[in-house]
Amino acid sequence: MKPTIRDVAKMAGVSISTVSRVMNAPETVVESKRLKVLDAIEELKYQPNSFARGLIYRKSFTLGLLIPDIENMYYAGMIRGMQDACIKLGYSLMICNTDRDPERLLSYIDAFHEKQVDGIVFASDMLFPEYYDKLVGCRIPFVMVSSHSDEYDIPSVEVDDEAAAYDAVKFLIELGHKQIGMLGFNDVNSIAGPPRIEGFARALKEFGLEHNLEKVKYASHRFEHAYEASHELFSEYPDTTAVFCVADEFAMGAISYLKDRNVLVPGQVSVVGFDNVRMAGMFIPKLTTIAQPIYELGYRSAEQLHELVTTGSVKVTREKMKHRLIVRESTRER
Amino acid sequence: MKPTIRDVAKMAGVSISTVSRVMNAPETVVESKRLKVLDAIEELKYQPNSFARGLIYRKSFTLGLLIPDIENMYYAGMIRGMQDACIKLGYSLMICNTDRDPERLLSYIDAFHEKQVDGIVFASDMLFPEYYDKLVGCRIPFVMVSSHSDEYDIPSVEVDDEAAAYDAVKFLIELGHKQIGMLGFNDVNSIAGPPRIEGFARALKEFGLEHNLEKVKYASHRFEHAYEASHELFSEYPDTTAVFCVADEFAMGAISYLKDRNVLVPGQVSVVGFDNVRMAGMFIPKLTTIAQPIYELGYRSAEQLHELVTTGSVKVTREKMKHRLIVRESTRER
DNA sequence: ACTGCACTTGAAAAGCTTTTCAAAAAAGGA
DNA sequence: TCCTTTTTTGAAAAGCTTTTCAAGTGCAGT
Repeated sequence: MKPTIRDVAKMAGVSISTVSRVMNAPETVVESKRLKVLDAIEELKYQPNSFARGLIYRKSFTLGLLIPDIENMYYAGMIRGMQDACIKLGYSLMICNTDRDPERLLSYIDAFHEKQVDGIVFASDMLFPEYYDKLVGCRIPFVMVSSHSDEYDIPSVEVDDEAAAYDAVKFLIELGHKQIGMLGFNDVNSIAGPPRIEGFARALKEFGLEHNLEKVKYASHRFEHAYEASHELFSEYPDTTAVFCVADEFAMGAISYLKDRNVLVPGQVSVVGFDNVRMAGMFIPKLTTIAQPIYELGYRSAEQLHELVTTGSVKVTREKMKHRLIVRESTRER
Repeated sequence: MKPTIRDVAKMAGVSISTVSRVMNAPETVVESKRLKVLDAIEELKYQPNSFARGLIYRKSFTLGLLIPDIENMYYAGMIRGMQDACIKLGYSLMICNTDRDPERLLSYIDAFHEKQVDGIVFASDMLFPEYYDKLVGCRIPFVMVSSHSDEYDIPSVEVDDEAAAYDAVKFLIELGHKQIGMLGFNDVNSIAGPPRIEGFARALKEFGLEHNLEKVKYASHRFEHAYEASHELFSEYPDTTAVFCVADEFAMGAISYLKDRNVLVPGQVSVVGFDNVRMAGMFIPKLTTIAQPIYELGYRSAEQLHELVTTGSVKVTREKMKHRLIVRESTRER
């Protein structure tokens, strides 16, 4: 049986109130007793019961994180950032992987509700009314990361997807490429999808390359699908010399496809990715990519949630973080 | 303010005991009241307070997971497995990433203790006396995954590292390779390290290739280090034609190094990895590797922990799961 | 109509901590 | 030494649920 505050009190020969005080306001108890209590705590390895505490404070000091796919390398860095922020702010973190299953997401919200998490960070997904209603029904504060909501006024942190895509495509154009394709997210409800298409389009128009606008194929988050989509793209437009991919994993899929067809990257085709996951620098060739500040995104969203939880609102509700282009080995001048 | 059982009781015009009963033993309350209560619950979106519940049950229905490095792809699959098992068994999962920092690990144990997790799964690390003492001091049941303890009698699930390494090296030998190197874990306290070296040695001896025994270089879990270690290996033994790597990430590091030196894989050198992380099938060339049942390892360890938590012991304390060799594109006959 | 029984229901206690309030002790001043 | 003020301490309540126990209701049998 775990020791309780009573056991500590008995061992130290004081009342439970005194024990509680040495833990929460040590300066109010005389040194002699304080030391006895501290010894007893040490001796019994006493740890206050967080259920009893939670009951009083009405706080669990736990944050929940909802991510669509834990096997996507993108989230590993984000989790690290969030966890570091949580340590700094005194929270524990409960990570739940929805596998992009709405049912599962909803049931995780229930779990969070029951566990009384103090707040939730909602990653990447689109905030459907169904989710929103449930969340506000449960009265759980939440923020969004790598996503945002136009319908509801929810704090969020993300990168400027349109500008980032524009930069990537502009880079390709400046390299001299004229036949440029794109691999986008086929998810109808993708948050990052549309703005990245817009960025692609804007760059194309700006440089009078509108004939590429239709060269977009879609894949659903995974390597294999990107491989397939590349096949479609290059079958339909065999003269394509550069591809902008909305995820590093897509870039890897594209490069694998090209490799299997014996076309050289970057020799014959240039490929640029998006995210700069850790693997981007390990792949062969190393990926030129748009880097998102992944760790910082996670860190910041936890901070933002903390702000929301403690003050009831956040100062900057729609925060943007800077992306940057990292030129490595998957692109070349034409 | 979140609604409590009192609010539900008031709305339904019954006592709180009755409300509690419709949730925990519905058959004991007459239908008319039960329906009223159910309506009230629905109406208020009432969710029982898990603090109060935990206080009574002395259970949190939460499991803790301690992993060394969330950015290592190996753990993503494991987490998926554990999380699926947790859903099945009615637990929540709290994942903590120690970044291989003992201090941090210890402080996470404190956090788990305070949060009263019902049990902990301890992944990959070596169980130092310091950890063990703390865990038993906290009276938290725990199991180990991809690891085990020789000193203490702790339930564990893992792969047979010695046999797996043996199989990998034997495969290389049967391919006709005579000059075989190895990239191992440099971590002195690695659990998987020594048996994999032994497996390497056993295969070598069995086929009279003892002259390779010294061709082992060490790296510390990351791509960059494996790249460095490859440099050492090939500088010292330039005639090496095959490398056995104890992690897929090491294999990628080796292949990258070789690529930078313009040596072809598998054309001139064959490389075999270990783990079969998702990326193994995405890399160029796709990795030949020893596959661990990563998802199952995670799933099983959660089941095992559940068994330990509920019954106080487990039937099979040192469980082994089957590995298998997956031949892809990074190896070739000599 | 009454007794006995089974079934329902509500009151109260327990689980552990924090905090308020009042009492006790100590310290300081005269 | 006595009184006032400050500091320190303990008792008790609150926070929310489950569960035990006793009381209440309704029904069947005689």
